[in-house]
Amino acid sequence: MDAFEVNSVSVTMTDVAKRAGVSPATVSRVLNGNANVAEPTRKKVLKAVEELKYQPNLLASALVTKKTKALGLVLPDVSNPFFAEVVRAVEREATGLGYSVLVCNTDDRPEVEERYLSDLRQRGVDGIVAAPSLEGTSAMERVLEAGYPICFFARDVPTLAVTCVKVDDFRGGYLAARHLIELGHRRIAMVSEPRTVPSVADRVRGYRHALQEAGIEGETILTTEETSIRAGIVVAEGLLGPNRPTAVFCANDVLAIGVMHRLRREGLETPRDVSLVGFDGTVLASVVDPTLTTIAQPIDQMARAAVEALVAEIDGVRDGTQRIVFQPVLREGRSTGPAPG
Amino acid sequence: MDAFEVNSVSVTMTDVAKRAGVSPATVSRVLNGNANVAEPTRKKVLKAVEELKYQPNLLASALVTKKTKALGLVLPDVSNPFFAEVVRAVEREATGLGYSVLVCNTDDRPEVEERYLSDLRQRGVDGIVAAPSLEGTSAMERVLEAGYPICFFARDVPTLAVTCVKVDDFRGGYLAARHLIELGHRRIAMVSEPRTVPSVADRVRGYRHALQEAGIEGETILTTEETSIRAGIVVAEGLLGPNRPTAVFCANDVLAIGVMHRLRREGLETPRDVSLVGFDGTVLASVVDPTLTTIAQPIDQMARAAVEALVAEIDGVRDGTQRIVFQPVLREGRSTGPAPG
DNA sequence: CTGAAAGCGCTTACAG
DNA sequence: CTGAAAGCGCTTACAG
Repeated sequence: MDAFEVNSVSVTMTDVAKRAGVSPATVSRVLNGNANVAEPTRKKVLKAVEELKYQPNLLASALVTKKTKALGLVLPDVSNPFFAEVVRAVEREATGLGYSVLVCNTDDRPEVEERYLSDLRQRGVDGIVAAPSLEGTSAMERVLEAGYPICFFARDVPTLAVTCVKVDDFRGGYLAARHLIELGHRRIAMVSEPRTVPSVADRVRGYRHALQEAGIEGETILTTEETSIRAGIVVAEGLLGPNRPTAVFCANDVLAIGVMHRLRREGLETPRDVSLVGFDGTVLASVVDPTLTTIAQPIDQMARAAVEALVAEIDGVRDGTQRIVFQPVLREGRSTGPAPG
Repeated sequence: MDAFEVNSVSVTMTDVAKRAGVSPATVSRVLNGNANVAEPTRKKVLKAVEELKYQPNLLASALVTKKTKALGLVLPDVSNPFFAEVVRAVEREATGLGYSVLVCNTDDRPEVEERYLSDLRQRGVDGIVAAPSLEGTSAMERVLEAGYPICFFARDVPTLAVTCVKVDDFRGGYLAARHLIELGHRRIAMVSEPRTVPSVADRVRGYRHALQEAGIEGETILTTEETSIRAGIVVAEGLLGPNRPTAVFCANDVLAIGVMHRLRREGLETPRDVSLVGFDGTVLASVVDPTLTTIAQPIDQMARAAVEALVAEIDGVRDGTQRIVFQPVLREGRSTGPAPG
């Protein structure tokens, strides 16, 4: 308990006021710059601030203004390179607008997500950027109903009226499958996260649509609960066998890498034997050999749009919700090639 | 401004008190559980809490207790897979102990670091985990002098008396170089971040020590300001030419990947022509082909140690500083092989 | 065991 | 343009 004497930002606004010979209210006014203060007074105050190295206590001001200048960022797995980039980009944009960011890792577990949501509100964050774990989590709905500023990121829940920044997942899935079809593939499998994960269902639909459009019957969709390289390796089991596909579209890069490993281990070469497409456009895609063809998301632009939309809502500049949908782009690597035979 | 009516966690402790027919003080007591409250009273209160779905305002309690139950995490680049893992691990441990974490990305720029440090203090975070950008940043020193709980992570500043969790960087560098020497290499270069980056100097020293121990004269140390795959590609320029090394030790995996790419682009094969060792043990190392031999850091253990040490200091259970040094382990991939010829 | 009161460090009407 | 006062939502001695 003794530590406080030392730890706390101990010089207070009252100290500054005394030193400057004014009232605390005046100090507050010059620091916030939203009221008229006589120039000599302002100078005195600034001088005192300087001399005492005063730093305002944000907790105290937040208590009265109801603004913490902090944002929550709720993500399934920040160590997934896609979300790691998201953290970086959102943090950059938020900082640029004077906000700090609290990072929350849900592992896509709704209970965890719910706890975080509630904790973030107790902490009074001004808004939340979130990649929700399930369609229609009740916790999310409650937050929304409360009118709490929130922006979904990368994952959309179509049944909710919410601000959302994402990529056109349907089109992403479509681009991926069409690319493979154009290369002559007919047996094109998909490896997916559970379709309860928002946006995944759209990627699947896009994939399906391309297949149907090309008159291809019979799809193979493998699903894995977890998203990790290991999970990709495991789920790739279902791709082996005599009737194996000549191409695989994976719902994200991490799974694609796992699949690539497994195929190689089984003596199948990419793209000679099996072509592979990922999703997200992470660093992983450019680092593997062969480089992975992937559906890239413009993370930086998306982060900027999300933070701006959120802050606009916080500031009351914008009300009502909007969906901002970016176009994904097919980034061709060397993991895709003509269908064998 | 109207939004507040809706947004704020509007039911307050006073509301609960009224509903339960007690004083706010009593509500506070039952919620914090550190004072004796008669069983019937506690029940009434809990019932009211339940009915009103009351959630305490953490800002308000923090203002009086001086504890925000939040930690700052100051890192150079959260999109670097090593630090992305650090975010995940630190967040996990922090959450486990009831702390939230504010993530700050410095890009290794001292001015940015300084701003974050000051902002974190204004926000009253209870402690900070940081990978400092420069030896002896004055901002860091000031934070330390103020007695603010801080734990350096992965990067140490030997001149400061600070709690620090890291890997034995000297030994890491030594292990890397010795591994190459044992494979018969004599021309072993190193690619490094600037030696002003804490801990990098130790890796270099370890590398040097192994060379000297083996009686190898003439070292080559290339330095790059930035840490990115691109920077690795660029700096690898210096490795080419007739007298090129047969092995390269890179101060981190990201740079190693860049070097690997450049070598390949130049028609040099790893490990046939050039062996490569990285540092950190990130996912990148296991994903490239050939897999990268790397000096792995036990991130999860380190994160746990760091958060525990920090919280102990916050709780006043532990005072004084300590350095906790984990052993790095050489994780052999396929990027290292016998020296050619 | 419980309540009244003071106070954490700010901001903001309200007067003047 | 500036100050005194009230209040943000809690916690914590202090009485009883």
